[in-house]
Amino acid sequence: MSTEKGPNFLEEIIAEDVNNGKHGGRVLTRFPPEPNGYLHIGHAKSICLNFGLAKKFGGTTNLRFDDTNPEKEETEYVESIKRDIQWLGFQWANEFYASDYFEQLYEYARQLIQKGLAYVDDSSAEEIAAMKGTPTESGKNSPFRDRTVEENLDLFARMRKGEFKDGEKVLRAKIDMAAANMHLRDPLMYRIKHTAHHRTGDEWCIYPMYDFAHGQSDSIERITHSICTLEFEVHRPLYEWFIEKLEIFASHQYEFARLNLNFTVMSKRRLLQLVQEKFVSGWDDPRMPTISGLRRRGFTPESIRRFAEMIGVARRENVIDFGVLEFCVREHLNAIAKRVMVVLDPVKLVITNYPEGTTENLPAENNPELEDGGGVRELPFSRELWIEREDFKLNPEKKYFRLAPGLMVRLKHAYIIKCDDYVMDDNGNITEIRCTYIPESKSGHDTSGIHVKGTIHWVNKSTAVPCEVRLYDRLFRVENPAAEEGDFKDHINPHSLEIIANAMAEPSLRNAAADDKFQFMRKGYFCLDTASTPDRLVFNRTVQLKDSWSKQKVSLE
RNA sequence: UGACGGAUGGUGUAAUGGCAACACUGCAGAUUUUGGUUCUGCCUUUCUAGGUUCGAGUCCUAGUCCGUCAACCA
Repeated sequence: MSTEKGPNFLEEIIAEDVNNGKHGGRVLTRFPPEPNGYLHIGHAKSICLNFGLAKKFGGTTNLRFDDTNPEKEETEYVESIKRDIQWLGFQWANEFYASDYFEQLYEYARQLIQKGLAYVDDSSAEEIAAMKGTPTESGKNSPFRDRTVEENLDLFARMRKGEFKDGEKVLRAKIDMAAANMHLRDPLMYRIKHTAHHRTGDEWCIYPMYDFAHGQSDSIERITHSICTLEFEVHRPLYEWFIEKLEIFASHQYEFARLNLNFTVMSKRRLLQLVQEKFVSGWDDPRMPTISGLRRRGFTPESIRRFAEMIGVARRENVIDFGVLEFCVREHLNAIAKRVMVVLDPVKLVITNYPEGTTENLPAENNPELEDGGGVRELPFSRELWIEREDFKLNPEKKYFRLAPGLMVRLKHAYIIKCDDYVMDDNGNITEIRCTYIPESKSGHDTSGIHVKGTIHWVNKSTAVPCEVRLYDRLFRVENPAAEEGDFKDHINPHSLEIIANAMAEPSLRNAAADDKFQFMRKGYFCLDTASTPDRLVFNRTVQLKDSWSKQKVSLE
């Protein structure tokens, strides 16, 4: 970009801290995912922020799995998260787990008990909820609030030993049941769960809650700037309370507004439903807003990082138009994608004055955006070709620059042709288009003096590679599915996936590799799907090209 | 009617008391062997009411609207 944005509010805070020599100018951030699902584009914003901020100020970033709820967490998710972060182009300084700190956290809890700042409560979940009060009504003290330090220490030790059943007891901080901030009304610190943990196995049957794990983990790692989303703002006083009472390293929490994208959902809970209930093929379904889905769809790390930079960071709620993401991926793919020709909806075209049994190889530039055109490849050309069905019209409207009886058009990288005739079957379908070519109009050596408005793509029939092409559209029909009445899944776009079984590709696509990015000329950007095999090539459409013609057509009607 | 936060074009984000700008979108046009790219131009903005000030998007007061919080989730 030629114009630089001003610093965002987090950069300002960190710059000031660094200038003031806070923490000796040291900057250490962390990205703290819970391994209970795959990362999505919203996490990408957070990743770019945390890693980007640290890098900008000469610091580093820890990856820390917030794995304090064994019921939902799995190693599969840990692996996918690591893969996605690295794919995005970031490397953490340390890989940590909140579960690494279980022993330390247990000790911290004992310290609070000893200071008279935590107690074991025998109340049930329902009783605790009832005593919590409401935002406008203060809560009531638990009858177990005033147990002695000795009794609390003993009970807490026995909780750890497994003497009690799930839900029988909890450890709570003793703060203020009348606090205006609900999170300060004696929040739970530990609960009993006789559940195996993906890392610690059966070692523990008590697990710390988020509020008693996150801030302490930050502190243990000496995180300087702990950046999270806005909904944790009301947790900050509690974050600070624990650090103050424990007298440990004071990390600070800062909040920013999470990313919202229209026409999709962004909560792991909903994404999990889409996966489990088979509305999509998996977490990496190309229609999913997950990082793995975007990767499979053909997005590049560069385009996602650029997106994060473009949307900025602030503290106000925002909804980013899906078009911004599309703009970013087009921008990058336009620069790097190899131009190739693929006919998605083939109709036969015969060049009647081109000799039968003859094939010539025409040079074709790979990418006009590159210095040397990205090199050239050879395209076979002969008497029979495939062209796009929509590039021929019996009765063309005004400003239609393609093929119609009597009209001329250029075949990209080849010759100008004129349509003389066509063949129609009994159902009124065009089965063949018959043209003559102008030998003097050969691409790069055109001496014909003829100028045509339109250029269309084509594929040589005898050497064409049949393939499958998958076209994607937005997953939902409405801007904010989560906000609609009823089930968000009722608003899934039934046409979000269109499979084209018989596309015809130019022969060079036989050598397509998994990471290759292509522009199918005039059709969009595509990549090989993970389900593709050498015998059956499968391509995903990443995004369409901008199409001012279809817009114009609509306005003409 | 509790606590905390927020409000700048259609959408985002800047402007840090001194000419409201940048990007995306949209619309027009130029170029084009991709109706792509590129280039040019245009549309559209400070929630309301007071106040402070030579000067307010920015500071103050009041209001309006929006968001978050009452999981043994994170």
